[in-house]
Amino acid sequence: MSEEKKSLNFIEQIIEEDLKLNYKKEDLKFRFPPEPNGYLHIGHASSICLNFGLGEKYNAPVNLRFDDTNPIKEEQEYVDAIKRDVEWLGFKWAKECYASDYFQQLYDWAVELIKNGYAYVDSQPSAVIAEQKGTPTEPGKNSPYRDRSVEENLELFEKMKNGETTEGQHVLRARIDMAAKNMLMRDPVMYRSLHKKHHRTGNDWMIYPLYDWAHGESDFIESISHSFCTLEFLPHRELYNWFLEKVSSPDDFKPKQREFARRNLSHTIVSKRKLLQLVEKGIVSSWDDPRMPTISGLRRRGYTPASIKKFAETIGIAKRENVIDVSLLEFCIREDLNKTAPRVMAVMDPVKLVITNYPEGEEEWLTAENNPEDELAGSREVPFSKELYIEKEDFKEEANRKFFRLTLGKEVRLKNAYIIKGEKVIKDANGEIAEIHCTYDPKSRSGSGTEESMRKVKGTLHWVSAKHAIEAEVRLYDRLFTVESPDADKEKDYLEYINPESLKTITAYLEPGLKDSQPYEQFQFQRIGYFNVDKESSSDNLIFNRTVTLRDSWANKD
RNA sequence: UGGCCUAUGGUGUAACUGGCAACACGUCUGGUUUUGGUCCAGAAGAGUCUAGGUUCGAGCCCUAGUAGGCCAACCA
Repeated sequence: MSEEKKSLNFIEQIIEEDLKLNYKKEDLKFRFPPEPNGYLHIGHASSICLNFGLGEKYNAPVNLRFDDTNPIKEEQEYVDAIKRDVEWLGFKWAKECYASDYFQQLYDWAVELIKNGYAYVDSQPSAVIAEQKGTPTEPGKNSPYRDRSVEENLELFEKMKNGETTEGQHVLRARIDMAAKNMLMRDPVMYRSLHKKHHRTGNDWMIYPLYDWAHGESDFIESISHSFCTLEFLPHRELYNWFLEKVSSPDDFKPKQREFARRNLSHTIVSKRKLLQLVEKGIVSSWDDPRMPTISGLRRRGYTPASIKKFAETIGIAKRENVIDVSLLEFCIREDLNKTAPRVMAVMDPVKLVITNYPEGEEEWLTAENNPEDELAGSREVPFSKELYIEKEDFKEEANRKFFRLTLGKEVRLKNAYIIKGEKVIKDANGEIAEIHCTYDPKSRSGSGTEESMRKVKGTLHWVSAKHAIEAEVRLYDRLFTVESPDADKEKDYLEYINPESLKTITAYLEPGLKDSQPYEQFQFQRIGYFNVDKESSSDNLIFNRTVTLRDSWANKD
């Protein structure tokens, strides 16, 4: 059976159409063009998967290009982090490129534009230029410097480049049409003076190109066939094409820009500025705090590359506004981890359980399956003894018949161990439960094959042996925001919606085999959720992060 | 107020380009189960923003509205 043909998204349709009309397969080439001014987030992940995914689908090269034209905000730290994230996702770029590598070419082209009357140096303050720009409904006014001679323009531009003029004194502008309907065509600024050191070109340049003048030209230099960006750049397309036309010959192969809607995830934000604020205000600990929607945050939280790719593929790509529910992301990671994460037992909120008829001082090691979804995962031994810890919430003195857990007089199964029956409760002076006493059926040991062991009981509890358990710090992460779209309301600050319970740190008791688990190792704490070992964990100070809880069809029911 | 983009179950995408709206998540039932997980079976939930038009036939085409988004950084 051949698999059902998947429908193409509109981007793939554009490519298929081009291939049919006038593109050869070898012409196809894409790029992912981040600005190194922050960390990549889940929205970028979607774009990465789109571009690199197309590369894989069409066997076409994909460049990683840093759009580093603004030395005020960009840093090497971000370049390194971005490369790490893309690699971690499992993609390989054809070439590592930088817009700054093209500064000379861009400059040469700019000089040409000046010579052809397509660009001029304006010497007005930015406020005046903005004023003359007009509004969407009114045309702009020409700058008094618009008709400077080519010689004067060339001379001033040269001075700008050498830093012989002051910042803000002059800009280079394209000479298009101050009455254009598209505001971007009203003589846009191509270069500004910035006497600032660049993280790659140092002090070589005292002028820096702006986005519109750098991006399409970079695409052209790299012979990118399709340049995909988000919808807010749609009006830039006209300018993108205008610049391209000026620097190329009519029969040159030119890139085409096409736009898609950025992906929004519910219960979070993906604005770099706001993400930076969360870090700076100390609301989260760092860019890779497990609550952050950054790729590095997701990684630390326990998300896998496969889960993120699956997510990106599932949400698809289109042109309308969207808010994707985080539950879909959570589904993707559960689906992946269910198949791969070893099962272990850990008690988050312990209460002591004493098996009164179990021999004092005795212990035995019981066999436990590592992963019922994966036969090759094998098994391990866990220690059992007279005194155990179970979850407080797994016991109720009195319960209705929908409560499948431990209660007095009823039987439950201890996972991988014996069937027990609740006998009595010991309370402390405050009336809190100090110990639960129960009896066990010695013939009911899991896997022993006895008739008693085959008995059906309605509930199964996880546990750890009190004497053998090891302690670990467990960080219970939850959604960072309490509402679906924290930054949708313009009247309210998104910080008001921070979830005060996005992180709860507890001490949990784990089976001893977890002692030497290593950073980023992933487990399913049975009946609880998926957890991974934090990067700062060590065997003296174990730290686990909750990636996501197990799906719980009982919790929300009362 | 001008231009451009968008509009399909609660959410995200589809609908072989005009042929009786599908998939996934979520929700709800039931079954299996030594995880209230997984798995299996099933259900509810939109008649496609509105009004016209073209057509034998419209979610797809046309017109006009409506709603949301984008555009007036020397940011990207």
